[in-house]
Amino acid sequence: MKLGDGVEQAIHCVAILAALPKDGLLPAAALAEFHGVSTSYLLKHLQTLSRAELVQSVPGPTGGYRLARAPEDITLLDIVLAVEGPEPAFRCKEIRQRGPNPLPGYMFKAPCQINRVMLRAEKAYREELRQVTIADLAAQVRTDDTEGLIEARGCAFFDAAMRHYAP
Amino acid sequence: MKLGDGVEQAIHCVAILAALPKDGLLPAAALAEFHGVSTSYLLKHLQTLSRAELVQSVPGPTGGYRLARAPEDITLLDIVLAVEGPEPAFRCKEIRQRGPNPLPGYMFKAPCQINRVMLRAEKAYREELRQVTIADLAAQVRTDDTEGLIEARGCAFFDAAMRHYAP
DNA sequence: CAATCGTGGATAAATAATATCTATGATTCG
DNA sequence: CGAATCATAGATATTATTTATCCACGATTG
Repeated sequence: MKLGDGVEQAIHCVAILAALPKDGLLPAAALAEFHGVSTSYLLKHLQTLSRAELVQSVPGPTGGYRLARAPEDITLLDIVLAVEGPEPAFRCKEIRQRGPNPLPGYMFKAPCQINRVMLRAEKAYREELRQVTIADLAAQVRTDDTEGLIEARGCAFFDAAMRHYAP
Repeated sequence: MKLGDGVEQAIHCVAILAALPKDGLLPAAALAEFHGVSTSYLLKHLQTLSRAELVQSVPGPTGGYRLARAPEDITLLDIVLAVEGPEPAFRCKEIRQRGPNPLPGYMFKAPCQINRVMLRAEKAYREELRQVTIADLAAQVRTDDTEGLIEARGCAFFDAAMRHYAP
């Protein structure tokens, strides 16, 4: 059981975008540099978030990304499902029916009980994530992430950020 | 986010072992054939379960596997953690600190809030699995899985089972 | 018109999961 | 005692998935 790195990157990106001033924009390259990941790779996730309508992209020389909705309306679950996909972690392969012996199919009308329990646990997992919004995280992100940026003059991220949201 | 196939195999194996008569033994080859997977591969997971002291192995021509504890004392979480490993699905990479800009380390004393939320969700997930024991599943397994076996004469699984737990 | 940026697909590299094989040691049965 | 059966454990191949990069295209701004 593992969660891809993309999830962490995506969450941090959304959190930082939430900390931008109103109508602020941040180019993908700036987000990538700040996180120390390749721009091309991060773009993949940003575009996924864009398709999921969690963020908006603005093309052009002064373009970039911003949130598509209010921070209160974006939950961690939204981000995780967008990046990781909606399929549950446990997929019942119905191995009960795979044996070479002629187990009659009518014995398996009922869905596998094991599958049922595993999915119930996953539902609890998602429910927890659904209750946390980006707005809930915003305060700390503003403190931990962006406050550092203010001091980081000369950093390309800072330059880009200033150029975009404080022209 | 994905759970390996081994989890499903392991759970079914444990469930079937729970349905055996007292002191019954089942060879790995029989379990593998019944599930339609290779013996060598299933052995890997059975040995993992053995190391986790969820099942016991008995060597020798009439050997095989049986539960190491009462079905009421084996939870789904035990099996999932044994096979999948105890590490959480979300591992905070602290990408806040990875950027090329000289963000001072003292800004990151507090553990990442995102990490905290993700782990809380995973805790809820595990709590659900902890509340389901093999005994809870045993009734249905006995009906769905082993009842079919009783009719499956000529199947090597049936032969092995009979040879072992009803000598 | 030119520079900048996002889009999207194709693709390569890296990593992990899956599956198999072989050798070894222990145990039981004839 | 010896042969057969089984679990153990490590090595290894195979496949799938993840991660990462690249390039051509279209849109937008100045």
